[in-house]
Amino acid sequence: MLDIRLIRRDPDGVRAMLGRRGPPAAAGLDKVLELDGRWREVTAELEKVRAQQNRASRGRKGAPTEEERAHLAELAGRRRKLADEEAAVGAAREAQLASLPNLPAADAPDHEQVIREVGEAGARGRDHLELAGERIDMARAARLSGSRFAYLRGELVALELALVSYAVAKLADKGFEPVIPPVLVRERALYGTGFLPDTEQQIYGLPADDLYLTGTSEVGLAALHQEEILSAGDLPARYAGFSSCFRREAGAAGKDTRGIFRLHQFDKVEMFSFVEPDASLAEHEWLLAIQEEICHELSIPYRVVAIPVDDLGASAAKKYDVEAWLPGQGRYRELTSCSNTTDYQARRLDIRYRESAEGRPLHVHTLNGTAVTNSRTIIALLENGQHENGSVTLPPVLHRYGAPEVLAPAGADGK
RNA sequence: GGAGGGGUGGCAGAGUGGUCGAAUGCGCCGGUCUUGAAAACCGGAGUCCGGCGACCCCGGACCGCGGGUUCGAAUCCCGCCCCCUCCGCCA
Repeated sequence: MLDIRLIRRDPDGVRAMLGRRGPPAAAGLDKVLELDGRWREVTAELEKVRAQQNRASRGRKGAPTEEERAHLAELAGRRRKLADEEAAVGAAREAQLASLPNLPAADAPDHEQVIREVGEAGARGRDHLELAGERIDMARAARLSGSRFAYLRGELVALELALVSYAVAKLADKGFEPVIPPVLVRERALYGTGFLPDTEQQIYGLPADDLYLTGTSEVGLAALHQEEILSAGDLPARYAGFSSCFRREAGAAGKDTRGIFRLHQFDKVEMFSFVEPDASLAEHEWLLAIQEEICHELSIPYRVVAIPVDDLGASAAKKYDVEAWLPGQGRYRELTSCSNTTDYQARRLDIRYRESAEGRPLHVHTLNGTAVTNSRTIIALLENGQHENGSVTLPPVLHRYGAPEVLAPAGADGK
């Protein structure tokens, strides 16, 4: 949600920034301005009538006389009419305002920008399915649930659990509180995080219960402080969420159909930060640095890409993707991403903080970033750790969390 | 799933349909007193919207949320949400 005060104060500036996302966004802004103007007129009139009513009834003890009653009834009628209009125009303004995406950061590029490449990329080899064999069981999962589902079996379960433990421990060390959030949520949280109405077709809904399955624990983490006023001492507040994630992948038919690159259900450890507005730029870089540290410790060659304005979701002002080199595909593919959503989600969820005892509460900034996933991180580990004979060496840092040191070649001992 | 009870300011807790934004207590902030503190006393304090982008000022709204009745609703009616107790079921 954009700040209506900012829009009133500097409509041209806001229009120019929104315009980077395309003409519809800029047009939406003008609708907001028009509705807001009408809303303010109606509101002023409504409040005048209410003030009259209050003056008339304040302090009164008994019932009014007949002529008083006639006058008061007339006032009440006018108020009702104005109140209805105020509600209608106000709702239209809110809906229009809520449909506007966040303002892109000045340094969010117009075109994809590779910021750096790290590690030895360029290797070719077997892809993760060839390496895993039935330890990734797509056929039986399809029989059970349809396409884009997978059974993870045997040693790969130990690998996932090790990855999760490793990531959660690392983040806890850095001050993130581990959290397992609900993944079945009400509409409110999806609206508040900007996934609704923006990405409605990607979200599984359970209409019988008015609940939705979340596509990322970001939803539950952001909503953790919904409608709260934090004190400055609470910030930064950082959480490491672990949950399953559910995505319909509508519109992705035929894309990434092999293996576990794009699934309807996967698990993820997610970083989420609530910070003071001044701190969000630095926090964004820091989250990215953690993602890179993880790639380094897992020996995954990667590059960092600044996402173009066109591809930012509704809520992000700026976004980086970390892309892993995948020898099975012979190219870089998205592994993790990390976004600065500035005050966009905080406004929609009404999350504020108090800077000092006397100041008014201000909206916080929120940021999110992937730590590890049981789909793409595992793909990157398998494909980059592979040997000529089809065995895979897993990074030492995972061993103490229960990951096998080496995965045997697919087909060995019946796998 | 069935049957009851309840949601009021940071907390506790009053509130015959008519100065109730709301008593009172605790906690909190400022002051007086004190060498300092405590006690006592005095004062203050919520959030949101509009009026000019202002912590002053003016108006309006907010007693779980949303509707309704009424000249007037914290108080009456309806729907929803949440919490508690008992029974059933269940990991």
